[in-house]
Amino acid sequence: MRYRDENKMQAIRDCAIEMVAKNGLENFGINRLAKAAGVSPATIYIYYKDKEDLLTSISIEEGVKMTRATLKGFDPNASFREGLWVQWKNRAAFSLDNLLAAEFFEQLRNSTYKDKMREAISLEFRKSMGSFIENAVKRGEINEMPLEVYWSVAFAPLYALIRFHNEGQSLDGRKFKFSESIMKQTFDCVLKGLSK
Amino acid sequence: MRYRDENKMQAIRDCAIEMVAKNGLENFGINRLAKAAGVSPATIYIYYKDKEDLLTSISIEEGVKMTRATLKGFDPNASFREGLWVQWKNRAAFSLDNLLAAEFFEQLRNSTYKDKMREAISLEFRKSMGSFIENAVKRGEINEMPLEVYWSVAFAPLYALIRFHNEGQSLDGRKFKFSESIMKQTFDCVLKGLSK
DNA sequence: AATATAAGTGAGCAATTGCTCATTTAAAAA
DNA sequence: TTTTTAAATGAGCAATTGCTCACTTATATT
Repeated sequence: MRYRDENKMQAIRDCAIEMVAKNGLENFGINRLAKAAGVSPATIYIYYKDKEDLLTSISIEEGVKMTRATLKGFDPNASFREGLWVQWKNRAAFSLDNLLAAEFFEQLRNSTYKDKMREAISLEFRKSMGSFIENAVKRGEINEMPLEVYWSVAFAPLYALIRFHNEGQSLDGRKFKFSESIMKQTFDCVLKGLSK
Repeated sequence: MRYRDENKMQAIRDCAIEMVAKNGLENFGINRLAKAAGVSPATIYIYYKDKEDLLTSISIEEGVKMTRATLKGFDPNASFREGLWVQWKNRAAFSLDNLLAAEFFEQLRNSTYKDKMREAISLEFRKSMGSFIENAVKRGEINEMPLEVYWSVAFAPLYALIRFHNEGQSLDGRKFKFSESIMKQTFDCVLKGLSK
């Protein structure tokens, strides 16, 4: 029996991520992908049922990677300040070090595939955040609030900053660069807002 | 001479917005649009140069509408608390009352058309926010900070909440509904984070 | 009523789409 | 070495894509 060529699989994955990230989901196609990956269109259908299966499979894989990166060194029993800061550093590092993967993820999150994406994200969230917030509330570090409110205040600003950074220019047309000090400054605002 | 049928133009616009919002940018096509709007494909090319021109033109139009809605009753000389609250109420109201338009906008913001979209957004921002923040800093209500940090802390959480609401379910799989009290609670967090 | 002008059309083109199939190729098992 | 199995392929299909053109239709002006 002939074995699958893992390099081929990886080439398909990598090219798919790069194409979606760079040219947008609306310009992504199987024939295009096959050509870019140096593979026959038919080969892709050995690995994936169809276009949708390819995109959702890859995005779930990437979601898991993202999760792991986000949880690196994270201790759910740490103080609220420290735990949240670790999360910020991890999320920022992943987004900035894996520009293509992050942009791919973002593209899928804003598409008709988003429903199938949510499980990957929700899994991530439960894993990383489950007990952490409870602990912080019990310790009296933060007020009790719905999960959605917490996420919106705690992380949405970070992702907005990263977005400004990736777009290269800001709302008013000037240049904008993400930096450790900008992150720290924003983090302080967010922390103050959440703290009791 | 024969005059343009404004109903036809409006039907094309409305259908385009609805189709992109409901089926995603990746499933939007001119032939499809023509059929949905009850119009010949060729007619669309009387109004718009090509597919890209159609999408960018409509999104700029919608951007202007959004701006106007956001600025309703907004006074750049109001106190920081009041001014920001008016902005929140206006933005939330627009997003919730114009679900299709808001989703259309979001789709374009996350596509390869985003560069051409930015001018519409940046224009909006300058109009609405220019002097407001300056005033608040001068009055000592908030600290001085880069525009991007301000926007990220002040508005990203609101849009994240609206997104949770529209997705119908939240991170952990349970239902989530946006409400006045949720908004108020989140607003208080954000305000506290930004205040001196 | 005749003319001029631009709106509006349907058929359809070249190119591309997602996907398949008959065939070839590589390598484990005999 | 031969057989068996599945990976891998390129040509290409039916359907769809963005878009055009020769043509018809409606209306303001003459």
